[in-house]
Amino acid sequence: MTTQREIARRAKTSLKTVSRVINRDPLVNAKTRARIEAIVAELGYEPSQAARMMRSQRSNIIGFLADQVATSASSIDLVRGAQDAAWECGKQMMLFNIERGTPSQDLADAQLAAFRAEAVVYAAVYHQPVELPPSAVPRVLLNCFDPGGGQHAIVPDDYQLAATLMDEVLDRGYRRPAFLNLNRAIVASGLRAAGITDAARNRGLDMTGRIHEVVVGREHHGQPQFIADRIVPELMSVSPESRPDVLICGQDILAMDVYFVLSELRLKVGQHVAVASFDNREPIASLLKPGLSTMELPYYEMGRAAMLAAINPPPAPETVRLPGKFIERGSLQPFHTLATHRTGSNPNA
Amino acid sequence: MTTQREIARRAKTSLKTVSRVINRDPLVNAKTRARIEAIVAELGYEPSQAARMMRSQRSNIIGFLADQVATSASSIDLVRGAQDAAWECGKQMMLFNIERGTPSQDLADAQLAAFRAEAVVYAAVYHQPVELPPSAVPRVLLNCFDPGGGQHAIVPDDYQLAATLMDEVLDRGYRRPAFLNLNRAIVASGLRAAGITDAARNRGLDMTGRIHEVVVGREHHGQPQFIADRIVPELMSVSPESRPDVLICGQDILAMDVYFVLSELRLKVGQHVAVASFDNREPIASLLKPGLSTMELPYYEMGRAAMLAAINPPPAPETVRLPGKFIERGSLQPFHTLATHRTGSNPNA
DNA sequence: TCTGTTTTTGACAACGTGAGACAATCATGG
DNA sequence: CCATGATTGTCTCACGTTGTCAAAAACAGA
Repeated sequence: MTTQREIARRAKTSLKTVSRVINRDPLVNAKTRARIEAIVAELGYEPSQAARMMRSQRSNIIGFLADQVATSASSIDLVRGAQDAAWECGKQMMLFNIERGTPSQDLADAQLAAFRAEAVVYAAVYHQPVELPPSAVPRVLLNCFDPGGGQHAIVPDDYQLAATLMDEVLDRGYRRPAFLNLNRAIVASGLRAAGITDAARNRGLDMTGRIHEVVVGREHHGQPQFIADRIVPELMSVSPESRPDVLICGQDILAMDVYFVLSELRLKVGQHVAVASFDNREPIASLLKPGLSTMELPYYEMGRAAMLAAINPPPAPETVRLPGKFIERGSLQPFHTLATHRTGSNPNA
Repeated sequence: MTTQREIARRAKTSLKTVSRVINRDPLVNAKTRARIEAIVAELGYEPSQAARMMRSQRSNIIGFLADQVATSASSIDLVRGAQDAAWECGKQMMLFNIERGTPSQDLADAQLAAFRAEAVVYAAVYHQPVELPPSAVPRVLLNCFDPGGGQHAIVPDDYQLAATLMDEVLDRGYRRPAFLNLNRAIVASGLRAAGITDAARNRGLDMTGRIHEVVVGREHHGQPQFIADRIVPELMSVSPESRPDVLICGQDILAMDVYFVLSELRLKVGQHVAVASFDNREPIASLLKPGLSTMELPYYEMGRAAMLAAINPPPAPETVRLPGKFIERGSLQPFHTLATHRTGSNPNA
């Protein structure tokens, strides 16, 4: 492998001058610099990171511990955002897929220690509390938080997401929303229920009795369990004038399930009832017919924010909540376009 | 940061003896070893990779260039497989998300050179030919191949995948399959058509006129374009006795689209027509109702194989085709369970 | 106790880079 | 020719680890 010594030999100059050129020391004659740079380019020389790490005592490496994240498609954007941010800061991100509590975590920690990582981002697969053993290096929690609040954390602002979505729903004239919520054990569940309830109350609508827990569990390594096939038919079995005019789903894959249930009931999304959701999980959201109007979770921005916080640790740990944005598609048109509204007909009759 | 020197100082021994203990050199007195190991554990010492890389002139690092892979959920398993294999071999994998032709590729190459990566895995987002500039280190192509054949490559065996799926279809008694193929520009398209055609011919079935190109393009950064809403109604508009009894889709998201089109036609998957597909893309495949029977692409195994080949380069470059496996769900039941077969009724009538 | 052998330990150098101290060389202007 | 400043070179050390080789210690046999 090429070294500065080799470059110096070829350029018939000294090691020190080569070092000056590499490190952009201005005290070098333009012609000499050009000659050396030409040789550097010709040989494709890159200074050895190992040697630099040794010399400078800085690794420029940030670890990214992805706790089961890689098994979940939605959170790739966490990785992408972090990767891009690290890149922009001239840092190197080292990714590890781990499972909390298994040896993989210890192995990853050992590797990161061996590389003298300067900080670590710990990412969870969904917004949840985690308790981790203390860390020797600065740590940022991503999509999770320390119940004690002692760790800097980046999470989605589930309250804002829900409130924003509710505003969009109400703006379009809907007045009988049903919220098909996640399992109540999930952090997002309570936050979203609050956001939806508050946003509704601000507009004079009471959500009491309109929130239903439809995701009943999270199988290990599997899909969540939905009971939309039990709840939705019940909700929709009353007259078109009093049944829900919009179903707000806790996640896109639940919305997909709801589409199928509605199809069984011969109810068309966008014609007989509107649907809105959370996640903007592609390709599902845009492939559903009609396309699913949904709140996009700010995964990419969260990944960025976590990496930036890892690189420049904040003075005091804090929980940063990032807002999501509404993605409009066909499933949530203005209320007056619903067939049930236009005609008053009951397609079940 | 703790060093061996520090350990030696505390253990009142020499640097070299500490080094021997760290490297499990048997030529160390048991008592000395125990004393040193106690201090190592107490201080949580990990040998510096940077120094080891310097000393040994080996980085133990394998680069993984993911060309737009991170934007596609399906290929996370490529990354997971590679990561796990690297791990098992005591290697460190360095992941880069790049886009071919953009500066990101050069930056990633520079970084890998700086870290003196021993080999590189180059992964594409779908099975395709790629031509890359020559590389200074061994390179393995993953989910892509060099048209000149000069590079070791790991790809899915699309011919086998299709032939296996066709066998499963025929085993269940179907005799009027329609294959809704990918865009013909995609490599997999031709391979699968051949696999399906050959497997059918082996069982006395001629596929002429039964293969339709339904995926018409691949938008940049977007979803493919389907024309299932044009083709499927046409195919299904003839009598139940002569129309297709099974629709084999080129990918799961197309299958999802087909489900919706069939629903529009008031045809139920599994009752009026069977569906089979390629990808086993979760959560779609298991959330569709009924669940989608589909050929799983061996992404995890491909990632593993690529990493292993990068770590132990084969004597001569070769294109390795890995088989997929059939995942059975409700969309492809035995033919005799179809309602059209049992009753002969035409639900369109 | 002495000699010879084996076991255990230690001194030193080197990997590639970067920095400081300082000397040597060169070009330019007066 | 000298003064000045710009440029380049020499030399040294340090980062943490490990291979080479030699020294020291422990042990066995006489």
